[in-house]
Amino acid sequence: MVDTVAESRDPAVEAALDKAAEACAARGGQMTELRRQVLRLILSARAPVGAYALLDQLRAARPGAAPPTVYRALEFLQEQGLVHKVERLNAFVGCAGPDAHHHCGHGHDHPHQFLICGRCGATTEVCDDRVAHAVADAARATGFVPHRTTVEVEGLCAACALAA
Amino acid sequence: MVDTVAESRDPAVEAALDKAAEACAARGGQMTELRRQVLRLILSARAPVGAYALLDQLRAARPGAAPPTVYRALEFLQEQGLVHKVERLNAFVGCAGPDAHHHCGHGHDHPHQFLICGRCGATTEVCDDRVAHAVADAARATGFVPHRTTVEVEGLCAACALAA
DNA sequence: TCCGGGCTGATATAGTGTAACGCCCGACCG
DNA sequence: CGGTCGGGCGTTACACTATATCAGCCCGGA
Ligand SMILES: [Zn+2]
Ligand SMILES: [Zn+2]
Ligand SMILES: [Zn+2]
Ligand SMILES: [Zn+2]
Repeated sequence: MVDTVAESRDPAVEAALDKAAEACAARGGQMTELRRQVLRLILSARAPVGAYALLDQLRAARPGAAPPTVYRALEFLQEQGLVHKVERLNAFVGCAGPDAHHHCGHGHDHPHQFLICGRCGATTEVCDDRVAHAVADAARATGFVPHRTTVEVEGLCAACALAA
Repeated sequence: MVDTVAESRDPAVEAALDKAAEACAARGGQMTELRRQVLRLILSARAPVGAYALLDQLRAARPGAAPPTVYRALEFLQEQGLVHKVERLNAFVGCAGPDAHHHCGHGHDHPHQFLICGRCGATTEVCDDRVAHAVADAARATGFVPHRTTVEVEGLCAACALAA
């Protein structure tokens, strides 16, 4: 048995990584090993992950890793639309879009909203066009030219709402 | 001449402070001198202010001021709905609501959105019910129970959009 | 008087994010 | 082949944001 270290790599995650590599190569982006590792950590997590939590995990594979290591990878992944930052949590999640709502007609810089459960920490990405339009319209009504929009709702997820 | 230090207090700000003191007294809140000073600094600023910028200014009046000093005041002011935090900037602004959109029918815990100019830094608070409803509806459609909502749009303000 | 709670002072520490420099390596070109 | 140019990364150092904790003070109520 050669593989002494139980990496336990989720095949679904690996597939998503390959797909992501393709997608960003098509845009001139370069999915390096480091970026792949960081994205793997994010996709493997069940909840938004802080940059320093990623750093800790990353050091298992890269002992010399430092804050800029992970922040640079995160910056790239965000530009590629593979990862979003949850501002209220100072944490990062993989984009649920590529499989879930690319069919909405949005590209890799798609509008999105987060539903953050304050009890269990579950964070769900949704892509509601009514919300996106309402926000853009409200902004433009004042002469403002919107570029990027953050919408984050804190509350109770369906499961926790029932339990409460 | 007794007043050797030129405080240059904006009378409009002072009026707002008095009004704020009333409003939060009516809710059982206590507008102390410290909290009043912090709120004055925020209301006197033209753009969102970071906690440590507030701290620096506050030290002019309170040499012993430390981070908890300003964070505790900010927590109180946020609870009272007098101040909002702009998540994308990690900074704080006075609520534009008490004069501007209390007539919308919202209380001191009103929904609001920020329009943040990436060029000049101007940050405008708006209160659009269509946005608030769209977000709440999108959340509830998934069984989520919304509690607090953050909506922040980064882009170009009307003036900067013309200049560009 | 004694107690309790709210507010503040003060110190220490935790958590988040960037600046700046330099090296490596592969692409491109004369 | 030598040169150079840019992207990606390692490394160090630092800046900025936020919280935990304990102690003192004041004031109102039992
Ligand atoms: Zn997404
Ligand atoms: Zn939950
Ligand atoms: Zn407001
Ligand atoms: Zn502007």
